[in-house]
Amino acid sequence: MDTEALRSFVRAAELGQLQHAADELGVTQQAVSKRIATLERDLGVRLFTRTARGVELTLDGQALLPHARDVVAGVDRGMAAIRPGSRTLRIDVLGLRTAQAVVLHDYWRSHPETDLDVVTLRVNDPRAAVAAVQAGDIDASFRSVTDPAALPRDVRMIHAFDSPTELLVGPRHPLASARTLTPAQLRRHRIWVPGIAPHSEWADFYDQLATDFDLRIDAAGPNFGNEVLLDILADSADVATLVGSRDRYIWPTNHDLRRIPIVSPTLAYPLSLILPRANPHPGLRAIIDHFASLAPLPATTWRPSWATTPRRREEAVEHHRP
Amino acid sequence: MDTEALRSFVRAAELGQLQHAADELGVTQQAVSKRIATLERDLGVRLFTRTARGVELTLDGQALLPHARDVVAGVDRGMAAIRPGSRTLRIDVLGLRTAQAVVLHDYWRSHPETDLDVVTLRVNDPRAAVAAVQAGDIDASFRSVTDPAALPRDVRMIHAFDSPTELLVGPRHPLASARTLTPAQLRRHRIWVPGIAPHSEWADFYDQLATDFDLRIDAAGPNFGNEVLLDILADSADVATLVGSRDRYIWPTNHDLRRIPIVSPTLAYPLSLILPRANPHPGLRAIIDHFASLAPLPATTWRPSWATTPRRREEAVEHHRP
DNA sequence: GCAGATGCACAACCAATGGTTGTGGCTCGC
DNA sequence: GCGAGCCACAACCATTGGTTGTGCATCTGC
Repeated sequence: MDTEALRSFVRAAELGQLQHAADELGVTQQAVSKRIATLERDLGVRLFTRTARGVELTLDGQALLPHARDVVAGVDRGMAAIRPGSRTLRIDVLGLRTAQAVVLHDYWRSHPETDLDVVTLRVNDPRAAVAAVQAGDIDASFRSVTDPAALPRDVRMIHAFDSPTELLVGPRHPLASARTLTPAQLRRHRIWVPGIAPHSEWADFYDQLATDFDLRIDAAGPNFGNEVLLDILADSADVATLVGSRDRYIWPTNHDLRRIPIVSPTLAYPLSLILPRANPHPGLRAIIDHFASLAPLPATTWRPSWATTPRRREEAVEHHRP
Repeated sequence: MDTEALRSFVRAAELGQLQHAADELGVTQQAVSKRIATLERDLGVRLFTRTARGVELTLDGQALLPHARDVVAGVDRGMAAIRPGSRTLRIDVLGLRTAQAVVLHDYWRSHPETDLDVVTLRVNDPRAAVAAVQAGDIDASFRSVTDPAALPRDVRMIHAFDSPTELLVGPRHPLASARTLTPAQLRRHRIWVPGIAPHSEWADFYDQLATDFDLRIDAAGPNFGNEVLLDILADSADVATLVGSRDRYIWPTNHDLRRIPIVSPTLAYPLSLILPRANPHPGLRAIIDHFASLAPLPATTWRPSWATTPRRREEAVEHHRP
């Protein structure tokens, strides 16, 4: 089925005349007539009743019309989404079930009129994200560069929001029945976070965490996927992992895993947003404002060093070192 | 743009290989390759990066994907909406801003997964609606046949819900400042309801209303459209009209018109639903149940005679005659 | 390192499509 | 009853969109 035929159908239905639709679409009246006829032949129904003063929708035509409108609108949005120098807001996230994507989805649900495309760069290198922002391939990226000095001049990184960390353990783990945990209680327990690329923002985060709280964080080993990780956790009496409290991985219920918040201090993973310094996409403003409306974290919150480097004075945060 | 090309794009993106998408769609791999290439040429962007093990979405491809899914789903819904012997529920209403359509819209908003098409037969004759239900062109019709004996055997009419009547007047009308009105107070005031076809259900309703309460209801004259009616009402000191309280005509605010409920008795316009006696559309059940959840009318409610004919004993209602 | 398998792209070919111009038939209004 | 307006049909032609056959690149297994 041709979307231009559907567009002709919609306009003809709205204008009541094939002639007017043809004028508007820049083709001859005969072309529109043929398009409609082809639609009718393909669908096996009559869409219009022809009168002397134009056309009028049949019942089938009325039933089709809203769906045809949907299709045409979808095509238009699709075109807008990939138009070079697009005005559709395009944001890069690390994954579709991360806290970043969840918060974006929450925003979109409360502002469903927002034209927003969520994409994922298939490379883990934050420099690729910076380059993509620079090139205009994406309007913003939920990534962190741990060395802000490495940022080019025309790109900046701002703090988006913090994601508190929780411990994820199986039922046989000695900490499984705790309501909350402090970082000190995690000492000597093995924490496994597989699939962390060296020098990635996650590697830096876990490195600092291990150093500051004397933890056993084991980032070695390839990531065989979440299914495998969950299976291992569920069966193990001594392996745990860390997850963000806002992450919405669909933990299979039959694994009987537990999420235990970590407090005193809360361990905050800071989410940053990389965006162009000049002329950022106008839709970004409202999304950044939305971050401020998220529940704030307690005063006793630990953050990695690169999140505590003051960018503006009023944004400076305490750096906790136990 | 071809919707089959978009469908190929969606499946190829989901399956990661043009070959698999081609198998599924029943065409050759080359055809899918060509479709994607055409899409890319038309859109001016690259949608996939080709790898040795298949294809992977580019950023532009990721941005397009959800919209392409929308389009494909819209096409599928459109096809379902007009399939002969369709399983998409199709209901006929008298107009899109009538109480019938408003109640249907309310139902749909609370059950957005319902596939529902709302159409309007362009003829005012209820017999045409009966015939359309009989022929299966529509699954149900919000119409009334005032003589139930005229219904064919394989079609039945049930009571849907009642729509209370309100008086609509301009600011200079003597009744303009009333909070509520009784039918007796309307006596000797001119009530103008233009565009009522003789022997239609509305004509019957106003006839009985005029007789039972001794009202001056003037149904003569053509209907020049709501705009004209509203203009006349707004300017006139002696013309009023009747509207249903659930009707949602967008009354222009600058007309300063007033809606005044009529009570003691409430004047109920009964909405009926005509549907096949055998094998009604399965989606109808939930909608009919929905009617029961609407706010009930007070005990002192007037209804036209044809709405008080007992259909089943428990559905019998009092017939008020002042 | 090499052979085979796998997966996408290009070429050649052909039926079908979708646009054009020209024309005819129908209904409405004067 | 005649002209205006609108849609459908016919003839024509460039383009499309499918096919089969083939080529090229990459990954896999020995």
